[in-house]
Amino acid sequence: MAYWLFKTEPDTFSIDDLKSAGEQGTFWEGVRNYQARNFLRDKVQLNDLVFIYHSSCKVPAIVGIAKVTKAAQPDPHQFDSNSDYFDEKSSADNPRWYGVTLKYVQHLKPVSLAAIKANPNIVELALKKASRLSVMPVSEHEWQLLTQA
DNA sequence: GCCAACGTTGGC
DNA sequence: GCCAACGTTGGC
Repeated sequence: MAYWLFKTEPDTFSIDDLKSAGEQGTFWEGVRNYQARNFLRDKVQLNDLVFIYHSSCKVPAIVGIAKVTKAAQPDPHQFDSNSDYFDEKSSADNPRWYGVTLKYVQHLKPVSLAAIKANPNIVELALKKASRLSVMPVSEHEWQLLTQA
């Protein structure tokens, strides 16, 4: 079992949208970054827990927790020429982009990016430096710190 | 809306 | 394979 942090823009897809999706969950699509893709495809496993982080909004923050209910599958949008996520270099035989399915678990009292940056006990979290990575690992220790914050 | 950081592309 | 130019992300 591992822990992750996934970013989303709440204007596009928020934790409330994830909650609304209920038990069937939501396919986490549209990741188009190789480092993030590698995590999704190779490392994220069924039942892993995921922090949902809201970015590009008033108060960027970790806002809740989700659970992986299905491991990596090819992102169908990469084959759809009408989609913004279309990738002509990808093929069904050798898909380039993947997503996983997440299910809402709970909201958290938001932990803002400012609070994370100010917390001297949080040193490993990639969010502190790699501000552009949209899927990143979270250590168990820091998961504990952040869930009890 | 600005700008820094950084990933990607493409010429050589 | 290097590196400059360019595009995108995301905090502020």
